[in-house]
Amino acid sequence: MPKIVDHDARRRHIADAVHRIVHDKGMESVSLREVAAEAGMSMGAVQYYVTTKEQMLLLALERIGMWIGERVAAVTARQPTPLDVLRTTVLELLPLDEERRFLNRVGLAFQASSVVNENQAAAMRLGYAHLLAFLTEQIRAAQAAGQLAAGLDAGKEASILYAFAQGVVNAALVGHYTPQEVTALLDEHLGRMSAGPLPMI
Amino acid sequence: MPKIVDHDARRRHIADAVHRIVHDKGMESVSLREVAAEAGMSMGAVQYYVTTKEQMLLLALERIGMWIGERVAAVTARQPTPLDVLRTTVLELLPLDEERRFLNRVGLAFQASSVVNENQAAAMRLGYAHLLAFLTEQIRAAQAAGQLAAGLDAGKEASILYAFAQGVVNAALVGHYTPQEVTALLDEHLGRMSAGPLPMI
DNA sequence: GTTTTTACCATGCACTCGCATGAGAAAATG
DNA sequence: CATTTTCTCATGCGAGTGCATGGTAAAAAC
Repeated sequence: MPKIVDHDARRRHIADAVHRIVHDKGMESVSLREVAAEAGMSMGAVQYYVTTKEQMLLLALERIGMWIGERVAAVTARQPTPLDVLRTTVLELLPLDEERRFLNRVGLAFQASSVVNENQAAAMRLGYAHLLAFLTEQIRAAQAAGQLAAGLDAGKEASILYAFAQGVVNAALVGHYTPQEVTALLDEHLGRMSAGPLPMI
Repeated sequence: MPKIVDHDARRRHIADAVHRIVHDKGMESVSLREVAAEAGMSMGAVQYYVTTKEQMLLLALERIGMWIGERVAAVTARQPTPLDVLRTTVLELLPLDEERRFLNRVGLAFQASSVVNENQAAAMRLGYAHLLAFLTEQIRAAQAAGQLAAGLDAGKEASILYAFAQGVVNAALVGHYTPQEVTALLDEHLGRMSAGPLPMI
């Protein structure tokens, strides 16, 4: 048979183009033509790998979720204690450098889009559940290690922590928090959960 | 001169139509024709009161800000203590009933839109600053009344509290927190700030 | 009455949209 | 070689987009 093409690679290429457009000009600027141009391919080629615009957006959303998951997994692997893992994980979710800022801009756009698109909402809930489960797990580990008060409801703490992180992201993206301010806010919040003083990293 | 028309009322009418469309079908479904149909007027009439789509969206955003401001002002007026005002204000910002859910859906859409639209971002920052100043003020009052620890940095606490609230809103809109869960999370967070146990309302 | 100012509407224009179609290029198989 | 399968492209279609224009109703001013 003919030309062997890595379909998955093509899809990734398309999804990345979608991400860049969403980041630069917003969700409403995403069109098949614009994506094709950004991806450096013809519109027909895009249509070959993606049957509909809706599916294309869903693909882009799912890949954002994977991207975040990979980042979190990679960084947390090399932290000494559960509380360090927890703090670093949340920091990983905040717009503290260009790449995370990029991820968060695109993420916020999809968050808003998910409100009126049930398929996208389902994908978001999935990533949300994973992240929340991971945070809960780390809080439990920190409790077991004596780094967090044993009396805390780990699930509830995870919800609050993640809500706080998301809120900071929103504010940072539209307002103008500096990375330092964002980090300071997080540590203030974590310090309130923590049994003792926060370890410096 | 001729037909006396309340321009401001017309603008409000148009803005409300924009809100309903954003709420029901999302930001990307907003078009002059759609808005005109939703507002029950001709496209020409809409154009008469709003010179451009961009301006129309900005108008709609500003009116959302006013709406929230009015709600907050109205409710907080009849609270006994500063801490009650604080709690009630934050509750006012959460999607706990149909109207607040409506406000938050539209608000989140504009938040995302503001990321790639500097005029909208400026309007959002304005509302953000007002709300944050108000929260800070209430925290200070609560400290003066002995309801919150005097050592807290009121401004920082307000930032954290508002970030938390925004994050809960995001999660509630796309996920499925019930109003009870949302309220429980808030009280958990407030309880951590508070010197003593939370008063029941 | 006529004039003047305000409010409104229908329509046109150039453009973009998502999607469908059919033709053709490219490469492995027979 | 020819055939078959995979991939790519250009183009067309109907619909929708923001915005501009010219005309028209209507009411106050004269």
